[in-house]
Amino acid sequence: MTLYDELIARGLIAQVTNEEEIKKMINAGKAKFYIGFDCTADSLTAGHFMALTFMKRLQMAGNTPVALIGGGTTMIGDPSGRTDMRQMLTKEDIDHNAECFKRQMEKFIDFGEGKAIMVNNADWLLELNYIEMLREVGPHFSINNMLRADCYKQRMEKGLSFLEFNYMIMQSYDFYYLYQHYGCNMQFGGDDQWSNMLGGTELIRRKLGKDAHAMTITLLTDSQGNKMGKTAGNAVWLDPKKTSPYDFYQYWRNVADDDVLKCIRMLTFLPIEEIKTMNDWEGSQLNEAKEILAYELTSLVHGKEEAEKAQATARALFSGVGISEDMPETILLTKDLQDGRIGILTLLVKTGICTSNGDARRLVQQGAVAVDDVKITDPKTEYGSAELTAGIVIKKGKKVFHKVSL
RNA sequence: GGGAGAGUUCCCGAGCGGCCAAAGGGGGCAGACUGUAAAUCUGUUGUCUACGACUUCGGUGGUUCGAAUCCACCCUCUCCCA
Repeated sequence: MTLYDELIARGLIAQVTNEEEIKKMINAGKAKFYIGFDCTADSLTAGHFMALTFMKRLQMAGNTPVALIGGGTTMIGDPSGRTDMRQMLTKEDIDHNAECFKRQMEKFIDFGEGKAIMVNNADWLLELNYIEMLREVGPHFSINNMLRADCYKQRMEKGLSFLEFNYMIMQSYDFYYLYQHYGCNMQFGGDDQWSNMLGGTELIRRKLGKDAHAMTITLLTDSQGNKMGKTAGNAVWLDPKKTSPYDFYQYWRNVADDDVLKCIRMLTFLPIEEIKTMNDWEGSQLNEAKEILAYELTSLVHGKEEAEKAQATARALFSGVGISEDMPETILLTKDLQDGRIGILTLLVKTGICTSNGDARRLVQQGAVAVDDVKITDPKTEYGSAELTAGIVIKKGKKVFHKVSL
């Protein structure tokens, strides 16, 4: 099976500019392509992860990835797929985020000699001269066309600032720049980037009379149509400090039935043939597929060891054993106690399980809290230093476990 | 620059002097059911030293016994005209 066919089989390809040309190049391992990552936070997310795996798939087939860090474009903020303007980040924040991105990517993509390149568009975008820039690329953009672009259309009602309007031009300029300086003739990206990417191929054609190609990756959405990789509006981060390997594992362990196979296909490196055998899995067997998905992804992002730990912990906790080495833990200090005792509510807040005292009280009253497998219903329940020194396990609902010791 | 409108709790969106910690929906959390799934049903969803108290309705000041609701100014956004 060729690389292109595999990408199709995995459902990764959404739109392409010139299928024949792209197919030929990537199958032959001749493509030099770029994917841009805007550094709006200090860690990559599960959303970026798919783009990274995509990069890796192509790299493994001999193609050369150019990872573009958007130190410059982040100064503008991409309006695509947003209903309001992004908060403006300071230059310092962006630089810091770019550093973090860089470190995370290096763990995943091989940037060895000639294998892949990493660039930051701050290096060329930041020093552009406004008038020069306008004269150089301005004539090649039609406002009429830009306004028709999907990503702006959605914003025509809510309002779109001139700042954001320029994003497409900056991204197009990136492609143009990379084409000239790095011989990069393909751009890949999320499907929401389609119009921005076309801006680039168009610019290259008009300025240089050359053909460049673009291909978008299917957005990973759940069966309800929501973007995946988010819990309650919060991203699932790749940084273990922001999303622990255990939580990362649990996120994938808990995906909906309808989404498991899609995730396995699109995100893991398991051979297609193996995935095909899972196609008719149902019920409890499908539940196993979730375990496979969670294990594979955690292993890719955090390493085999962490993945095994997360899996062992999850199995132990959910099979009712209740105690495990690798669950989140809080160590109390003697000064956290009052007269050598501490109330359950304070404990819930201190461990971060609950956001406030009221929240804790409510959960206790609703019977959602158990300590060492004994349900607690009295908000006034207290624990003394003897019990705490031995260590207790607090359980909220069915899925949240937390160890507390003194 | 002129005119018209809008800013409400995580989000959308009611409320237009006291009965408002603020309807309804979404989302979240929990309970039942399950397969650590989905769907469904139920409860809950500002904070606290919790049958009470305190802080919230873009900002600041004012009117009033009493303001999310009225007035003034300011900020932000949308629409129409230029």
